[in-house]
Amino acid sequence: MERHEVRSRRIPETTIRRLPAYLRALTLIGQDRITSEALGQLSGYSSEQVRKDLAYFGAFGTRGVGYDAQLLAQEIRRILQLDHGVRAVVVGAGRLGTALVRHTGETSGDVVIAGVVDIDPAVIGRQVDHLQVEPLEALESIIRERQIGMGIITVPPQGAQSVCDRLVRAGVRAILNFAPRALVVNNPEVFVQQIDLTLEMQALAYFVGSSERAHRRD
Amino acid sequence: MERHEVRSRRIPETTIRRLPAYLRALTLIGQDRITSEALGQLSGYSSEQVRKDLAYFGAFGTRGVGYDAQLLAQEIRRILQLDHGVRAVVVGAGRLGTALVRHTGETSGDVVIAGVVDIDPAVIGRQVDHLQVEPLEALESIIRERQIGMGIITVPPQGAQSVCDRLVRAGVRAILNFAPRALVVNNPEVFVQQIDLTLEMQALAYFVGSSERAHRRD
DNA sequence: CTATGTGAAGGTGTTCACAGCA
DNA sequence: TGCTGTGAACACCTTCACATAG
Repeated sequence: MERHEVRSRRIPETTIRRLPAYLRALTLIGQDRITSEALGQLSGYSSEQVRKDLAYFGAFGTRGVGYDAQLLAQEIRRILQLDHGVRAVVVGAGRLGTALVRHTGETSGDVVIAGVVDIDPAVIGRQVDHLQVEPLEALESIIRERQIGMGIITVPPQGAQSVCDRLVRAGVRAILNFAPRALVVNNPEVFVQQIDLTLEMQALAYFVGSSERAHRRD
Repeated sequence: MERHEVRSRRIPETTIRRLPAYLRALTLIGQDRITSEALGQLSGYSSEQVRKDLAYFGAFGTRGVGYDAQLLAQEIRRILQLDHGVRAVVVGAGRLGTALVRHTGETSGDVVIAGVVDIDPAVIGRQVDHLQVEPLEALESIIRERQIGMGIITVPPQGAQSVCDRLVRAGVRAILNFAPRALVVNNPEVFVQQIDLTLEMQALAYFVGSSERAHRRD
């Protein structure tokens, strides 16, 4: 019996990272039909890129016409699992952590922050947006009980690796790390994304001096 | 007369973005000598990658020995212009903006926040770390007088493009945009880096569901 | 006749393998 | 002998060009 591969060809990571931009463009525009050209314009990519990215997941468009905006948005949500209500826990309720909770509380984006924890007794119990800061010890039980799949690390650098280890052991599948430390994760099933403001700004400094290159968007 | 190109081969942007990670590893390690293998380990890249990246700028190492940590750090600082004291202005003193000012005040990284502006009269005048929030109208004069080369946008999405335009017209060479909007910049001399938390988290949601791929660090 | 879907071509970045030098 | 520096091989991603379908 032949195996019919639904998501056959390996999806490039770059494609995955562009999908959210398409999704935003689709929801912002107030139209029911859109071409790859227009969608590319709105999200900052070429029309071929848009078509190729979407084609990895199926033929969603109509030749000679374009894409049904509503339908395409729903498809992208499905692909990204955004219709599954992915839940995240924020570890570290400092400035960045609380700013993040409030930020995502407003702009949402279908990923829900379902918990905030901190190690500092002075911070535990404090209200942050719709959530109350819980003790770090509760991390594992929170992840288990609330079926959390994503961890967001905003603790000081020295605590980051330990938090990361606990998140991985507790079964989180994706980690967004804001601590200025490269995290080591052995489990290949866990995806780690680093966002390091200092590194980012230092890299930008290069472009301040050298007047070259166009703008990027990723 | 033959033109001797000092920085001849075009430097990949990816290389530039790894240099800050090397720099951090070099300053954290308390040694005066380091191999590409060790440096790679510490920053999360392969030894070949490290060597190739560094080789774009010259031969800083000693064969059979390794690199002089102190010297290499100084070279990277020079390449990234971090020894030139690059200055940045933060536009938008909301949650994210103030968190950012305080964050970089602590962890520094040789890029100095030299001003914070906001449009809200209720916020103007408020103290944020070592800075006082100034009115948005003063943006151009601040950039001119303090020789600012970098702009950091943390305003609500609807104001982002206008702020961006003003930054570009005022002569900023690099922009770090946290507003959830793709910015349009015509001037190819200006480098724009987007950091979009919502998009980032939506992309991560994909990896929560599909148990695949290793961790990334960029 | 228009805009999608896609093989093929092209470009860019990474890994390999080893020559070259301390 | 050990580790750097680097051309060549490779993998990955983007752009091109066009067949295809409405």
